[in-house]
Amino acid sequence: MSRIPTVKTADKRRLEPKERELEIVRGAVAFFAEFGFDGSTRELAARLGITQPLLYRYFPSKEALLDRVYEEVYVNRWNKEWETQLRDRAVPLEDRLVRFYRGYAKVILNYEWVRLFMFAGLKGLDFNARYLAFLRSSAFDLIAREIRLEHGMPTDGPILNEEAELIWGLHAAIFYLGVRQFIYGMPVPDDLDADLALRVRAFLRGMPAAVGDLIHQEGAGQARRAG
Amino acid sequence: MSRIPTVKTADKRRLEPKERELEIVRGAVAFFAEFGFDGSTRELAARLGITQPLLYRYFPSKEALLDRVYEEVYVNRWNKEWETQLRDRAVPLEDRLVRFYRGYAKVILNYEWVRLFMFAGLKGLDFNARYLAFLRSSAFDLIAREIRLEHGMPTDGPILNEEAELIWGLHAAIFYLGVRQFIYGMPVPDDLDADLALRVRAFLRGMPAAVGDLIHQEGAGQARRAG
DNA sequence: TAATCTGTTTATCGAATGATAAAGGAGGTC
DNA sequence: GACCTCCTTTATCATTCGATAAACAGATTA
Repeated sequence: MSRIPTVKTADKRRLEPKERELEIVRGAVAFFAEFGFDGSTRELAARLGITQPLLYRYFPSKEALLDRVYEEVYVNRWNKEWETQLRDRAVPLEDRLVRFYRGYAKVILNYEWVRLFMFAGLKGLDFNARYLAFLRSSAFDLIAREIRLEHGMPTDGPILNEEAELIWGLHAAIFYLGVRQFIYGMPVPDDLDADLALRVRAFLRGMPAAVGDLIHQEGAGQARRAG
Repeated sequence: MSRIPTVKTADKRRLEPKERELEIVRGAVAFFAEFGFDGSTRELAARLGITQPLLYRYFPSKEALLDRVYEEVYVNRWNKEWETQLRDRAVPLEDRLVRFYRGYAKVILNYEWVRLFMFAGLKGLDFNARYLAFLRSSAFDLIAREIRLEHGMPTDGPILNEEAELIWGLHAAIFYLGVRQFIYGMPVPDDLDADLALRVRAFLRGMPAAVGDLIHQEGAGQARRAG
């Protein structure tokens, strides 16, 4: 019987605890991203080439392992420099936005990030809402103000819901690339950088114009008021 | 012990088969939309106020019930008139698009549609890809051609990937309203009609301009070519 | 080489799962 | 009112789940 390595690093057993733990976490990320939280610990262990009870030597429960999986995929992924770059008015706004979304897309548009995010939402965890509240306060408001500045509008007042919603729209369109690819199994544009540049350009052409229309019709004919 | 009705129509047992079947399907739609396909038949039965084996009197297996759930939520939901309306050039294009997306949003932006759609994708069913291929061939191409006409461009050639992608973007932004609301549990604009009008307006301001830039720079400086 | 430590496996438990068989019971028919 | 039809329940099975306890085995130390 020739040896059939179940894991890339072959069949060396008795690893250092830290090494084994890392291998489990890496495997768990890939495994739960594929099957969701209902994937069984036995099948995960089989994929790792270890026995199921060994998982419980390293994690007290399945839930503890899942917590670690989320930490691995989502914690410390936000690049603080993105905010600095978005504010750098020496660079044209369009270039700033393209650069930001290229960096951001590189972080979120992958199999594990997209699928685990959706699994978390469907399970009812508050993780998604908390993450997106952070995203909105960190990036959306900032982007809205830079766009206002670009169009000679006052930047101090609170951001309108409409402004935020259209930025949501750009974000959604980009994230949906990941949904299409990693959840629906559909093809996406092969040149992501060019695609992002196109989306940012269309956004910058349309969003300020639509918001401008909104403001000018305010008080006039069909006024809209938030409930 | 006062009677505690588990279902709206109270505790009348021994229903007509057709009536019971419909009650099961309705309950299954709500149940599996909430818990996914791994929701247990016992809990579903408990919600319906019946016993679990009774489900197997009406459906040979859990999978058969799930098939019926999908039929209930997704089949015959497409309105053929939408295509006719999109083509009606007596109406301004913006109005046509707003009208279409208002009707379409009414169909898809609900708890069951959004969540079951995502559960299906995560499970690896080809349902999502097939549905969206239909959507693209039914609506996206049509919309792209109407936009071309509006801007005095030839409508006969094949739709560019870039045109389709920006329409994907509008679609994604609208669908993402459902994701935010029914999967992430976040608030969405209270006035959906106004929100859709805003998104369509921003889209129509930005998309043709971005595509136009693309075409004019074609052959010139940074030509892009699909792999 | 014997003893010890500890990473790993084997064996197993109680609960929950989809599914089946048989008994019960409500409502109509003669 | 006895009988029959068939909708519904009770009882149960084999499997799979997360989790635990005990045995095993490789490596280090004396």
